[in-house]
Amino acid sequence: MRLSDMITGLIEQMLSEAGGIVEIRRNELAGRLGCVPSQINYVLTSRFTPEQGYFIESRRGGGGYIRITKIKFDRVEMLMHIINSIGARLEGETARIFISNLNQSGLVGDEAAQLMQAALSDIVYRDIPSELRDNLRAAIFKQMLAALLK
Amino acid sequence: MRLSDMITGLIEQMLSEAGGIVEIRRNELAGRLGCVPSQINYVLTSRFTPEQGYFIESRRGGGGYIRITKIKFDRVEMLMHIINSIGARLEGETARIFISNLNQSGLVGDEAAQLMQAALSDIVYRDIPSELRDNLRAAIFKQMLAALLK
DNA sequence: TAAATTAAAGGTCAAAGAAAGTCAAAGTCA
DNA sequence: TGACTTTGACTTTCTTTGACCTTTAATTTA
Repeated sequence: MRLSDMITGLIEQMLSEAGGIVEIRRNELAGRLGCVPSQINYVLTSRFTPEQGYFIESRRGGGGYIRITKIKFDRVEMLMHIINSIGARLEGETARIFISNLNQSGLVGDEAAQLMQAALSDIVYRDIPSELRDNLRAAIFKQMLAALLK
Repeated sequence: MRLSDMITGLIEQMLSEAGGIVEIRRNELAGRLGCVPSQINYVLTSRFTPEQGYFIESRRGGGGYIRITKIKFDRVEMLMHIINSIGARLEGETARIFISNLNQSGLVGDEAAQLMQAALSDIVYRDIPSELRDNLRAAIFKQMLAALLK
């Protein structure tokens, strides 16, 4: 069996035991599994992304940690659906429509909608090379939507 | 648990009990916690900075002290102040502190804080040329803060 | 009593330690 | 062969500690 699958399974198990949120020490976990620490990063970036319904935070230095949060699926199915329906690129106008729909359907409040609109509005991307703009907009939108799932 | 977090917690507790202003004797506190005195300075400079809403005064010599004051601003004033204090560039860590401060002081709610944090977090800027990153982050943050003024 | 000395604080800084992050090279497998 | 995995060297960030410095109050002395 693949190493990365074992790690994935272990983390999923910890998550379900702990009710959807777990903190690991990277080196300790790697030691327990007899793998190299960076393997943990690989697993996290390949299998615990926002698209897959997870939220990662971490801190370096003494007492550092990696926190993995599994998103709850109640309010959330729709948000997940939207996250998944966003491709690698997202135009400003499309974003505006998404946000307006989310707001009208009550999935996000007025303040949240305004914040997202602000973060995705065209003016802020002026200095970004045009071929990167819509990719970035997509990434930020997904990241923000994922944050709403916590 | 981290030593610095214990000290932080203790000071915060003292502050809230004493209504936002407290005087400590550095050596006495260090002794009580079994740590080196300069550890107190580390905590103060890393967690009780003006940016995070604290004001520090101190005096050496016999009967010396360190006075920690928590300052609170009103919403619009604080938001304006922050907007104005952000230059053309903004690092991720600085953004994190601003947001945490806004959230802790109750000027923005948890959800808004999470959204802003998500939109400014390092991961989304991966593919942006590094010389543009902090400019973009600053622009987006300002735009979002301005949206909160409405 | 004014000046000098001593003791009591707090301040600074750099080194060592403790985590996590990055990236590219090498390996594996369909 | 191309996508996915595994590894490990190197980097960055944050924390802890301790030696040495500066300031100020208290005390002693001329």
